[in-house]
Amino acid sequence: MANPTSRSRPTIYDVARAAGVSKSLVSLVLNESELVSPQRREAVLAAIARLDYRPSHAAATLAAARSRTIGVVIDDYRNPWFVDLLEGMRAEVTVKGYRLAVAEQRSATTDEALEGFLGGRADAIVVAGELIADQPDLGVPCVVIGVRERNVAGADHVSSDEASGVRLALDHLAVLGHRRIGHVTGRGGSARARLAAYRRWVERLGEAPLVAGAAQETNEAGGYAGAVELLKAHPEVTAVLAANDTMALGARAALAEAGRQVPGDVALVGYDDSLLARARYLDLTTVDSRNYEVGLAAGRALLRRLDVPDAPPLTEVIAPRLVVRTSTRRV
Amino acid sequence: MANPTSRSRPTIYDVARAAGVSKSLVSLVLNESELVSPQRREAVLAAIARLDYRPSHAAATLAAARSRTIGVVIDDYRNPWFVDLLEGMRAEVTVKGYRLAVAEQRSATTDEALEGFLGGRADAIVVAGELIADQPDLGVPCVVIGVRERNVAGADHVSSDEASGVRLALDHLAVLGHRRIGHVTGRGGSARARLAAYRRWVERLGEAPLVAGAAQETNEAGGYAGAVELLKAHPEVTAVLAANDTMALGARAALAEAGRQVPGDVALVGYDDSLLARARYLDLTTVDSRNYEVGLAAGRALLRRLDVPDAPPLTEVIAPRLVVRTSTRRV
DNA sequence: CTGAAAGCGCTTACAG
DNA sequence: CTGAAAGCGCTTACAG
Repeated sequence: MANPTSRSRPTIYDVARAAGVSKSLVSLVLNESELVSPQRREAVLAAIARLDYRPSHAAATLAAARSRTIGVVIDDYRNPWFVDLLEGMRAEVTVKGYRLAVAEQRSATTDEALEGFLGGRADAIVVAGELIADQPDLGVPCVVIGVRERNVAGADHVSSDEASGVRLALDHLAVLGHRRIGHVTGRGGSARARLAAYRRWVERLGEAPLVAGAAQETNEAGGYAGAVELLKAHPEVTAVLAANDTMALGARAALAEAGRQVPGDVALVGYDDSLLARARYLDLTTVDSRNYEVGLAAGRALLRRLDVPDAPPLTEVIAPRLVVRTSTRRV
Repeated sequence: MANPTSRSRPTIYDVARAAGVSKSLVSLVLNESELVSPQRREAVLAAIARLDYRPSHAAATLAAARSRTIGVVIDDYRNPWFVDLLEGMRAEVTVKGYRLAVAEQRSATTDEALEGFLGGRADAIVVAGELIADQPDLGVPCVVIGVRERNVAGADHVSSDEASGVRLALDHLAVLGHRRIGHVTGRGGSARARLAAYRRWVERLGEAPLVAGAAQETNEAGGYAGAVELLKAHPEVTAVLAANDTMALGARAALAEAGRQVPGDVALVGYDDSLLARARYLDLTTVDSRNYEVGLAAGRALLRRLDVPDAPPLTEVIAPRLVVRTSTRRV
């Protein structure tokens, strides 16, 4: 005879029976209540282990009207800038019992990653990528990371100070004696913010901006194409600031093709302090956005908002830092 | 007076009332039943849009005893080889109404990503990374991707043919006239499989294996360190096969430091056909594991297993292909 | 601590 | 198609 209970998963009832306690007590143990005596607690944990019991998130979410899950919307798994951000958030929120779920927006034509989290009853949302459409109040706390083209009503904001990062990079080049500093830009919110900061910096010095790549994607191919443009229009550049490290990698190839040595003929600066920048073969001077710290701040903002839903909107800006490597040197 | 219904989310009852139909009918529409007349269907969809209704995954999962979610366990978001795999799986399973959830194993000391999916009642699991411990039958279909050190009882297996990929690379180098071909290896299942294939190939030719890096991590730093070792022990190499593209990037730096031109003095081959390999500045000959196709096969295996739980275990091996770029040339 | 109870928002037969 | 009903596996008061 088939034993039906051996086929289906154990429930909280099975654990209660096996431990010789009430179902309520098992629930208290699962939620780490302090009202439970150590002996009973041990008995319950032993039963859980023995039965290989795993509480159903679905049932817990439905009953408690909260999922203890924070949904993080990113642009694209291929662009790993979000990884440090995630670690920072994780460090802040896991101790409070929240788990992080990640989904990419990617090529979708609707905000389906966001919709998925809303359907999954995430307790809070982090938007760390560009959305398709402006969003009304999501009904749960939301923090937007970085400079974005779309808004989420009522969201808190945490971002790295892009303008300050660009200034750090350009000041560094100026101190090294560079005067003709070109910029390879691209599409999207961050690139736009960095371009604006570049323009302000150059104009403050009374010089003309040397920019290329405005129509490019912010990837390796875009960096290559942008740098080719830049060298054609402004062969006099002695330094190039790329909108990010990946574009700098592309730019490096364009410089090599043009016979320009780095850093001998042209200094090269990226942005993000990605693994690419740290790779010995590139060893790229870059700006560290300090995404881990951005993540910590985002986590704190979320916890505060979950605690005090009506707190005034928050905007926090994290100071970036320059990381000098061998791709830049004195003229 | 506060209106309580305006504070809480709309439910299937609210939709039914707004559309003037029964709750059962709304459920049928949500599950895309064909029993519903177009007019009523439209009425329900209109009510859903009007109320901004989103069905609760938690409630649906609990009631239906399935989540329509497939959990994918990966090693580390920083190593983006899984992205093509994911796309392949997605292409196969989303048409059947499944969504993919991704979680990384990373530095965790327990198989918490896997545990999370089991707690979340994923309908199936894909293991695309190294687990901490061997697993008993998970109670849901499971497919393991690649060569792994840990087992999952009853799992199906889909992998790229590592041995064949290594042979493609080495045959290519041999045809170009290389005889002293070194290998930079590292830790982990894939590196081990590639090393074994390298040894077999070299021994078949009656030559001695030239290997370094066995203790290294399979990242850029490991590739650098491994190549430094290799050049020290075997300065006679005219070609280097790295265990993956990231290690090849590290090896490239070591070669440059040693004054060896690529491909002039030493030919360099990676593995994975990652974005790195495609970058113009590296332009790396590499082996494409065809992870998109692996993903398609994994998706098919999962759907089959969900359909026929007792089908015999499946092992599918996908043929890789060589991608020749400028990092290799005739001796 | 226990135990009985209500309820979370759905799905799933089932009788009509 | 409708409508009443049971149930999924939890959480959450609440009386004892």
